[in-house]
Amino acid sequence: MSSTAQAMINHGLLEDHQDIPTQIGGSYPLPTNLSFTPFGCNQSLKIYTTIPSSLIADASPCLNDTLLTSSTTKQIREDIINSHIGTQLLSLQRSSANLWGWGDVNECLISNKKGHGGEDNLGVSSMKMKKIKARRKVREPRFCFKTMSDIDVLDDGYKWRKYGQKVVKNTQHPRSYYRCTQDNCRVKKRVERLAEDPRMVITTYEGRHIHSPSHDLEDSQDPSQANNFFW
DNA sequence: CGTCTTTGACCCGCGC
DNA sequence: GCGCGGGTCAAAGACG
Repeated sequence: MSSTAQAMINHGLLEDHQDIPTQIGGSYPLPTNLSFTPFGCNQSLKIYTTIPSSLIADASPCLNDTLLTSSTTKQIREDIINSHIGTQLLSLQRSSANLWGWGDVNECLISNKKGHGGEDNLGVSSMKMKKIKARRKVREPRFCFKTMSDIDVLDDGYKWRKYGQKVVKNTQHPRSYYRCTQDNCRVKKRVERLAEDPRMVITTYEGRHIHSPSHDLEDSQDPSQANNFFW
């Protein structure tokens, strides 16, 4: 996974309606609109929004290039989407304080080679990797967002099994830990309520599903829609 | 009886 | 090295 935006698309947080050119050279349009389906909401719910011109203006130095590479365009686009989503949802953010999950070291090393801004993609240093011995660790992509809801566990189409609950310091509401029930699927999510505003539910997803949502399987919906959930 | 939740214990990373 | 806090395990209980 090369970027936050792509990860969000793959998570179903963002729906990608923009075709990203794959060839190098030429100029490519930046997105002016985007749609996304928040986790916790049925896939039939889509929030359509226009990216503020101010955000697009931020990318103007690059826009003036007559020969943008597809990767440059893609990066600008992702930056815009990231900043816009950050403003729009308030809440949707890439976790900077990712913790370690258990996983395959080889996977980690392979997926860890890319990065920009001096930080590698998953933030795993070789020093830390050396500490890994018997128990293997990998940092999975993680996203969290806030929703206002009375319900703690929002229906996101997947089946989850609760495996733990913890009272977090300085909050009166416990944090719940869930794991995807599908075999070999290591996706986890954490659900907690915001201390300052208990109406807000903070949901954090970690990892990638290796299967489609259970609802789609049960309801035998359009398979093209189900593809949005492969990640 | 199988599945899921609850909950105390344990493990691990991190800061001091 | 130690203590704290977050994350996970796993046994026991609840439920359908």
